[in-house]
Amino acid sequence: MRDVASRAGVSFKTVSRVVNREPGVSPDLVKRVKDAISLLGYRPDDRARHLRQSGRQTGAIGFALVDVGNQFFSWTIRGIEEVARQHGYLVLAGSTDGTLVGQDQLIETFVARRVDGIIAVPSGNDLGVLGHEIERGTPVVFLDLEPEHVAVDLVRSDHHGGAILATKHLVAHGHRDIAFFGDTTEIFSAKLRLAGFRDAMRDAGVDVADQRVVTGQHATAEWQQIITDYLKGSPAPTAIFSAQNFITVGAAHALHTLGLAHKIAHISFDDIDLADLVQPGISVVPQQPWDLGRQAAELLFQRLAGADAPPVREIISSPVIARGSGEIRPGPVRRSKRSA
Amino acid sequence: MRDVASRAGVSFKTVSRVVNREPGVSPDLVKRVKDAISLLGYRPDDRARHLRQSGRQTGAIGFALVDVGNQFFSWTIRGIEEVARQHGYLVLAGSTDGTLVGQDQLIETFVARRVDGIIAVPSGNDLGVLGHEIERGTPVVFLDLEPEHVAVDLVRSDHHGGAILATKHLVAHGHRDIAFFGDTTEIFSAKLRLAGFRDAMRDAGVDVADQRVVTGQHATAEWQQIITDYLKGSPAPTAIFSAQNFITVGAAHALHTLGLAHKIAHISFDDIDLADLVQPGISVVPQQPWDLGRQAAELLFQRLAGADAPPVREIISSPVIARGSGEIRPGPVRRSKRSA
DNA sequence: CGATGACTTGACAACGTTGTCAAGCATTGG
DNA sequence: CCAATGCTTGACAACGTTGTCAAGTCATCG
Repeated sequence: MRDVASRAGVSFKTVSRVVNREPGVSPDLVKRVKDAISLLGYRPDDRARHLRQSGRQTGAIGFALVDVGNQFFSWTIRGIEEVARQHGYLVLAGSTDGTLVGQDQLIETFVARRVDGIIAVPSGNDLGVLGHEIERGTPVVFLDLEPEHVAVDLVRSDHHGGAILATKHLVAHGHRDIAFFGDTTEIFSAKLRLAGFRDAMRDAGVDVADQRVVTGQHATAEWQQIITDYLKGSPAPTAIFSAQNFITVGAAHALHTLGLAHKIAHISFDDIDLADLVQPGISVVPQQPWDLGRQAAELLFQRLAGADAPPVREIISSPVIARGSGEIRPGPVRRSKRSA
Repeated sequence: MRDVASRAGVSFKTVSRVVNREPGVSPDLVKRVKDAISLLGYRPDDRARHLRQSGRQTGAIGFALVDVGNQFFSWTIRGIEEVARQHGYLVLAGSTDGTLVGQDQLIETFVARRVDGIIAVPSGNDLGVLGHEIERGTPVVFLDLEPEHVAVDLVRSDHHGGAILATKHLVAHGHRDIAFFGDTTEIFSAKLRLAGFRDAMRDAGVDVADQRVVTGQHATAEWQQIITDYLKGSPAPTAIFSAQNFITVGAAHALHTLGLAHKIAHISFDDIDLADLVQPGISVVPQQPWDLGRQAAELLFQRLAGADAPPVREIISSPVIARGSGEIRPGPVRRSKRSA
């Protein structure tokens, strides 16, 4: 800025005025300054600008999600981005891998860069650094997950209820021996979905054997292997519930490779491209990631605008989409098997 | 920081020392300062830190991509994020929608926040603001696309060559009347893929009729409608080439809904989950988004570390994965139809 | 013609942090 | 006992920007 000023033969305050399009600068000087700016390729430094205007907003919000590679979250980002752009905001997004350590690092980074607000997919009840920020009054909106005992705006899918719906759907089609494959229970939504599964099974009067619940954090190909091995082991369940989209893809591959796609029922939490074109179509409890993102961002911007209403809590549930795989009935061999 | 200092009864320089873990502060003071920090919930301000240390690195890189909602790009982000995290860097990612306007806005934001380097999926030959930044010496790596006449590190898929492979694959299976569905040619890769299609058709001695090329920017559901309407119109092509993943999903739905999935051949640029489980499996020329991201980030960090080698140019091509849909032969009715 | 006002421009402080340097103090060695 | 040394601490400037205020210029009006 100094260089621009001396080149144009004015004080750097005048350059500042031109950059910010303040009125009251003579056209002559405006031109000289603009020429100097483009000649030198000068770009204002937002950090210094925000620093000077401490207390004002910085035009950035942070989004702490679990994994950008997961389409559910990337659609969510898109929804947030859209709203943020309307407000002229930049979105900083990062993956926590669903762990508190990852989340703390990311939130620290956001805070250090002084984002105006944070949308977070919290990793659990322990909020870590994020908790301190909420206490300090930073606007925060939780997305997809809901820690206990915290009064903060929230938008999420109904994980527990959705898992119950999915499980009941299988039960209604005659299944009692159902295997559950889910993300590691360190991830909050995974825990809720598993709880929903267990609750629905209890309601159906079935004890869920430990070996019918498989959780962990794996890539799609690994899940395919895990589920293939699992189904080869005896006795196989009559139905499976894959509680996350990566897992669903792995499960579908496993079922098809083993030639069991028409024999073992399959239902999924979260939808996938082409799930309706596979034979049989994969029945799912879908989510609306794009909407979740939009709504979370809208809530955050209301807070940023100073809204002082009590915390909002939007829980979005969706009915089962029946496409075939979830309506397969248990085979004649092991009907109504009860596990120990 | 001032508050912390007065609370702990020291100068703010001492607080700075404690925060940065500089040696030579008595244990007694360290404790007092740390207590004050946690009591007041103080977090250092990276903007001021970086401002003071002007010329040093800010620990952030920018990634300008076309659309986060597209799984290809979200996997790319994941690859970049992974490398960035190893270096302790934050990734700022944003969508340009493939337009120069969107790109310019995003790059301006990155520059204003003084990212140390930029990975960009450029929107075309006109680089806009990004061009100025490259001239100013900001490390930039291009991903997925390659503007002409610019000597910058580059990692991309072989769009042109891949489209040729895909087209030749159809031609080799007897097709001469092929319809092409692609993104708007404002997007650079879309232009290259279309060019590849045209070149391969020319090599095959076929004139491509204008109505056999449909381009535009649409969501999956819209593409399904467009392609459905297109295929209902007469005369239908014997094969279709969908040149992007959203379009492929729309095309697959259109073909299945119309009952043409086993009659009209279909090949795709870019792979999709479950493409192998659909009947027939969708033949594709895949990409390696995660690798593209990783490699681009590696290149960028080499530059950030001061590497001074001539620009690297990594073009990754992949062979056709034949899964069934691309190997359907033209029906007996309209064999070897030549279009006007 | 002088006073008033409007408009343009610049000097300076401040934002929150770190680098530089000097001052204060205790310890050691001659 | 004094000088030299080393360690801890603080004062101050600087990073690039904007807000405040004062100074300068010029035209207008009585």
